[in-house]
Amino acid sequence: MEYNFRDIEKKWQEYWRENQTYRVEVDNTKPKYYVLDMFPYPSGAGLHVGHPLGYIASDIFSRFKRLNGFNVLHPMGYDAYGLPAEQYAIQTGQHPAITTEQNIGRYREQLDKIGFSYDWNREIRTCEPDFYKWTQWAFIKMFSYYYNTKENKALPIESLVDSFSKNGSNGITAACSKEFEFTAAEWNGMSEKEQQQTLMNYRIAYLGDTMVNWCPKLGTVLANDEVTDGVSVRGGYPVEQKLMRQWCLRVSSYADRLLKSLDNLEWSDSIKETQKNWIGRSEGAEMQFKIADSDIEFTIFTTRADTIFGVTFMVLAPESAYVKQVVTAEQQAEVDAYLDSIKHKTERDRQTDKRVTGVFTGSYAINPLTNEKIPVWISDYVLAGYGTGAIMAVPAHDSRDYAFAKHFNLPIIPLIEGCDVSEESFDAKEGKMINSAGNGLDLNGMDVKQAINATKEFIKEKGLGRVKVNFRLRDAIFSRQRYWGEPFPVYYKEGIPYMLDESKLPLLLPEVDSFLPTESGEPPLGHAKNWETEDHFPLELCTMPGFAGSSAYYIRYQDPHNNDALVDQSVNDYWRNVDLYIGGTEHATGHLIYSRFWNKFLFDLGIVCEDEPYKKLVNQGMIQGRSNFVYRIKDTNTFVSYNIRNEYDVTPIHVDVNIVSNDHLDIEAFKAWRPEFHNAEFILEDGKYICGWAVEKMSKSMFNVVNPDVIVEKFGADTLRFYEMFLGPLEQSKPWDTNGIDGVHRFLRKLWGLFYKNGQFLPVDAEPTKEELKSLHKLIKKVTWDIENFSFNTSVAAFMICVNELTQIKCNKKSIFKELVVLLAPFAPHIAEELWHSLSETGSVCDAQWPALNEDHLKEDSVNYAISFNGKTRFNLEIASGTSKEDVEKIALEHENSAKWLEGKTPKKVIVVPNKIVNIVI
RNA sequence: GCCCGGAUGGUGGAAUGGUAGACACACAGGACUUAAAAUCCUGCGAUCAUUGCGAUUGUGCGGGUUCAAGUCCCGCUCCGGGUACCA
Repeated sequence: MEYNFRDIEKKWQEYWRENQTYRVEVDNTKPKYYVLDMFPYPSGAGLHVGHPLGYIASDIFSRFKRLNGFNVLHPMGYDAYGLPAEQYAIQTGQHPAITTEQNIGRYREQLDKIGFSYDWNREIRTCEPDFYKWTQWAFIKMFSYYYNTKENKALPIESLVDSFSKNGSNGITAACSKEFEFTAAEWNGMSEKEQQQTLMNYRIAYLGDTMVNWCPKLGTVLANDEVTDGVSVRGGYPVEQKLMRQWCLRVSSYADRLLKSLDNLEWSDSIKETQKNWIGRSEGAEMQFKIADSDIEFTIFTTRADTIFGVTFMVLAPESAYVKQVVTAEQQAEVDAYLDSIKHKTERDRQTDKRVTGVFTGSYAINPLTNEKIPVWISDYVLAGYGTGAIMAVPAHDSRDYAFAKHFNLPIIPLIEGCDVSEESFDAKEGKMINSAGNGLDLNGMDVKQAINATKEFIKEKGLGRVKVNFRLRDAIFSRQRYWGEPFPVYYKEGIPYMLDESKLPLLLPEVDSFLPTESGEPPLGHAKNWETEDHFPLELCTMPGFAGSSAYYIRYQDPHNNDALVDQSVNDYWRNVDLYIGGTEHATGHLIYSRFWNKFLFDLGIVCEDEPYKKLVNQGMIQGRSNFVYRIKDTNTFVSYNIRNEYDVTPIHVDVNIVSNDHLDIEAFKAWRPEFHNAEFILEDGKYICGWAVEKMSKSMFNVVNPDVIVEKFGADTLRFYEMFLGPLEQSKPWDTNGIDGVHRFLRKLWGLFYKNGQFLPVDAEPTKEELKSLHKLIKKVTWDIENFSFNTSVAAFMICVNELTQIKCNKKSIFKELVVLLAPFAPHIAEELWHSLSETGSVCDAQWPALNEDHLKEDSVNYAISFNGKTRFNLEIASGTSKEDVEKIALEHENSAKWLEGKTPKKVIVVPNKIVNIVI
């Protein structure tokens, strides 16, 4: 009986399906373990061989945990809303729901072939009403809550209203967009509209005027992480800045908590670091500066309060609200011209253009510590969105201020002893202060850190400013002018937004006859008929962004069919949060921040019992493509083989890797590949055409895409699973090279050969030998350690070694094989099931127990010591195991070979490393 | 610019500070076969030696710590990823 993987895999996949082998339910008698993959967006291209890498790793881990007695939740679903399906709809008119459905079908087919242990009863799709009902529900909650900065949690907006009606804005501690001051009487005197507008300032989901990344080509707003280098991630279209009224989520109110609880997570340092930088906490001070000869005062933020004596000018962001106030009549024209030039620059230009630009406002501010008049400038190197949009410039100690000062010939005052600012600024926070005394503050002689604190104390005391912590993290813009997304559960009454009643959810996505914006420039939902409430109030026309549906999906998997709640509380008490989350690093600043925010919000509401969604995160590396090239001699249709290409003037051309095997070109297939190669001629070496190769991104245009179905068809799913792990460390990027797969496939056939030979079933019931047990327990030890440490690639090697050993010693003991098969089951479940069945004839290997390690079996009779002289190994020595260090030393020194290396000298020192090495220092 | 990774044979990659190159691929030689495929065996960092044993050198570069460094420390070079006027 041959290893017929096709039949075996088909048989067991059917068996698992029919027996619902991987179905899980809450089971309080067993410990839970939740393993989650980042769910895919089902693109039209289907899966390539790189996509399942993480899924295979998580599947191995899930199966391992299951065999260790855990009740494992391992679900899968689809992030089904998104731009590509909508773009496709615009081009072809096909409804995105249809495209999405088709793509999901294709994904499922591909996934099924690989033998994953998902509980498909729990499948979710973000575009299904049953699912997005809860996305809309969460949005309503966010609208109905504000963030209390004192209690550090979200609280119902009613408690804020209550406080306003009793005490006005006095004493409230709420995260907000803008500080307002009003009395109770003023509040109670406000109209409904005014009150709603005021409350909007505090809601966690709020409508706000914000500068957004507007992509005219896509007709929508994009989040910062959906834009790179000034173009959209999807499609690569230019993006510009525009002020728009948009739904936003007050993610910034959670900045501190998002930062602090990072410490409790088992995430890689690099991704934690990325999130830390993204959140960007900086401690500093806000200070007020007066404009000379006027009542105008403005606030700046600085982390270097100590440099106040070196402030030689001030700078406002072009968009700053202060600009209007401070520009003098004489300067108005020049300022307008400057602002105009900025407006015509795209965000991209502003980012790439490092030239110094700016304009003088005509006004002067007073430095409160020197009483000097310093000019106020406008420049686009100051950002409106960070701090207060205004800075005090200290050219001596800030490189940007320095460049500005040099360009406009502004004075530079060094404040640190011995620093040289003739060529560049001195930005380091170290050294002794000089030139820093006046108006009651004397920093001279202090080091920088002391000076910062002293200045903060001083400005606090004198009422010049206050200590302030700033975050880089901005609120998330939550509106998209698109069709294929969750509709907002929002209607407008006299221009004021109100939430639908929860009982009206889900608010279904309406049908439209065009997926383009309306003629009046409204989003596609503007085409929908009867898009209004029963009382004929218009509904919101925007939809939610891609990250809406993926922010709380992990919770829904726990209780996917619950119609009354996002998740039942007792169910959530059991499954809690994700123990292991596997996915790519590209979500570090998007999904993984939003999801943490969303979860913390639900935690504040008592909906979920854990403050963090994903306990342990593993980031799988990218699988790159390995492209092949042929070399065409210029202006001919003749192709020259790789090693002799330099004798000609050639152009390398990508060739489909599927017609190249082991870098040998299949010439006939090449001729048939494309019409223009039909009459191609070849200059061969040794009768073969050898292709060149390079590692590149796996993509259609490089012709290096390898499809998992093709591999499964040719070698089987178990081989694919093993080989993906064998390629290299999970977290590392590595190229896919189909060539190496033979080795893994051969191993599985060899394993099969332990059980079947010439139609004979070999295993027998008999006591295993010591040698057999040793080989097995070496494997148990290695594989257990490897899986727990995500070092799957080295386990594959361990399996190969073990099978080789067992083959060599002609092992045929059922007891050994049974345990071997269980160890194998997480990696290669199909062949493991088949072999398990041949050994026991009952049940599934999934119900087996992970074998326990018996260290006794690993004990050696003797140990091979490497005997070194001055660190150099000279010979090896077998010494009985258990020999004491002293005796090992004695035996080593007395050995006949030692005399030769000692050359009659007495050793100075002897180091014995147990079971390993004896080093003799002469 | 800043932050984080990485650099080991022809290739992918192994190595709790302890015999570097596990395990595979590729390649070369051999066995079986009419032949091919499949399978099995042998060799495979470099240099020198070779009748066998071997010797020297070797983990991007330069230093250091140590009896012992791919691994730890200091200083570079190159490559990959992230991020960027964040005051």
